[in-house]
Amino acid sequence: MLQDLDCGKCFVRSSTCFSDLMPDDIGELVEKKISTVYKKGQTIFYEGMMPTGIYCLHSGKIKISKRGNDGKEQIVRFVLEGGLLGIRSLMGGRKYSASATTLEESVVCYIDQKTFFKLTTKYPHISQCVMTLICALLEEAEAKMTSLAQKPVRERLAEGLLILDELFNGEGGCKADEEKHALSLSREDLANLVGTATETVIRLLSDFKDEKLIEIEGRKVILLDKEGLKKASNNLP
Amino acid sequence: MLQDLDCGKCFVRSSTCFSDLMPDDIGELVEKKISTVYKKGQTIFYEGMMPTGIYCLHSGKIKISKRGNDGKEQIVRFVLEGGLLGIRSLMGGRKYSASATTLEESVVCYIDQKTFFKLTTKYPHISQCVMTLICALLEEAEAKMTSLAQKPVRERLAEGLLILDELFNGEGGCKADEEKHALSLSREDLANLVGTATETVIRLLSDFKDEKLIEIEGRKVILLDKEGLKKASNNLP
DNA sequence: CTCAAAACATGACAAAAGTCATTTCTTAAT
DNA sequence: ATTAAGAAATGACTTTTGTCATGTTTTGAG
Repeated sequence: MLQDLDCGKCFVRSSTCFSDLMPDDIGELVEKKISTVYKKGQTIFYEGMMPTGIYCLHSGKIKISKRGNDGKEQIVRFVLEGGLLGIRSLMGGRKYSASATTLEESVVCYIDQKTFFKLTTKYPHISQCVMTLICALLEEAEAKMTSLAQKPVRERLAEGLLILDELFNGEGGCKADEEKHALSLSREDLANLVGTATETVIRLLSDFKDEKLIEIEGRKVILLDKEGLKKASNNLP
Repeated sequence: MLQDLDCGKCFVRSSTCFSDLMPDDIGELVEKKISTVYKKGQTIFYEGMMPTGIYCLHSGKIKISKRGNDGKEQIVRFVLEGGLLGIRSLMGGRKYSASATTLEESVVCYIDQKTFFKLTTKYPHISQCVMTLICALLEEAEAKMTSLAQKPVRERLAEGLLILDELFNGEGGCKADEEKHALSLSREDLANLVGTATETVIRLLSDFKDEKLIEIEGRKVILLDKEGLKKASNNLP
């Protein structure tokens, strides 16, 4: 648990739904929020639990995943720095329908629901912002449904690689150039994202390598030819 | 276009987000809303258009569908009596990402965004209600993603039949007993819902018939053994 | 009632993807 | 640096699903 995170100076906060709060409310947030460091692979909440507040990702990367009826994991989406966790369940008044697990060491701030709802009542723009977020998630989910239903695995994998790259190396989380463009999800996670077997991912990745679309360095994947991948993903423009 | 629908007496309204309005506001709604009858198969809005308001389904059934990159249709969800259409796009301030098409003759009331937002501003419970609706849609979408990614077609089809039955014959739209339990989606729509080829649906339906899980009467499908279908769908409890 | 269009059905085959077994490579802990 | 555990890679094989071709039934327009 961290004591010293000051929301007033938190530059992550300023890019979230919690921008534009009055000093007093920031003060309350500092006092009420509970910040925790999670190591890689730790789970913040589990599918089936009842939410008691929301989590705001201060740093790190998180995967949101469900278990299918046979216990197989399905990655539903990722959350990056500044993202909210568990907001859908809290706003819908329902149990978590997915779990949240860190992909690397992450700092997460917990805000209890009372504090959160006090803020949404006082600042309508927070509700508005959350609504926009959730609408975007729904749009993405429907697009992903369509991909899963219609595209062959090869296309979905190409698409997945591009999305991951955009997400992890795009605007937001720019790292040093060496680390850039190297995806460090395991083949298994990749399979659980794209909806296929691990072996199939491995085979397709080596196809992509043969076609000079990617490079494989140990267990990292480096995108060489994004245009080519886009073609392989069958996403036209 | 219909002139004579009185929202004050509309018992569909009372089961939607628009319950508990003051008489004046209902008056404005009556005046502003535009009610239209759509015949079976007509499209209310198309993917890619910008929303200018929302639609409320007074009667009938509607499918919401997207087109994948190869132009193939994917049914994303259904809307029944009392449901709202286009709310996700309007609230998210984005183009429609799917089209809405009637499955049978339907009466739809259009409410322009100005009128709608006036109401949401005045009645916070409407925003709250819409938020809950969208959260539920997201939860369902994520569950469907998982199904599509992990289940074989047979299981998805069994699941789809049960969901359709619940939706069309459950609580909401109870018809006369003869019509009950007869689904009247085309095999093609069924395929586009479940994410497979039409021929595969046809083959699996005749398997289900052989196993006495369903009965096929012309192009209608009648569920005989819902427990058996549940088993076939691999949804345990 | 007739007939053509659309929907449904079936077979044969090909392609895609999954499974299982085994080997090789990485990584992290000692 | 060593080594054991976990990932990744590969091959052989089976199952699932899609595609194409063709025939049959249903339905609604005239």
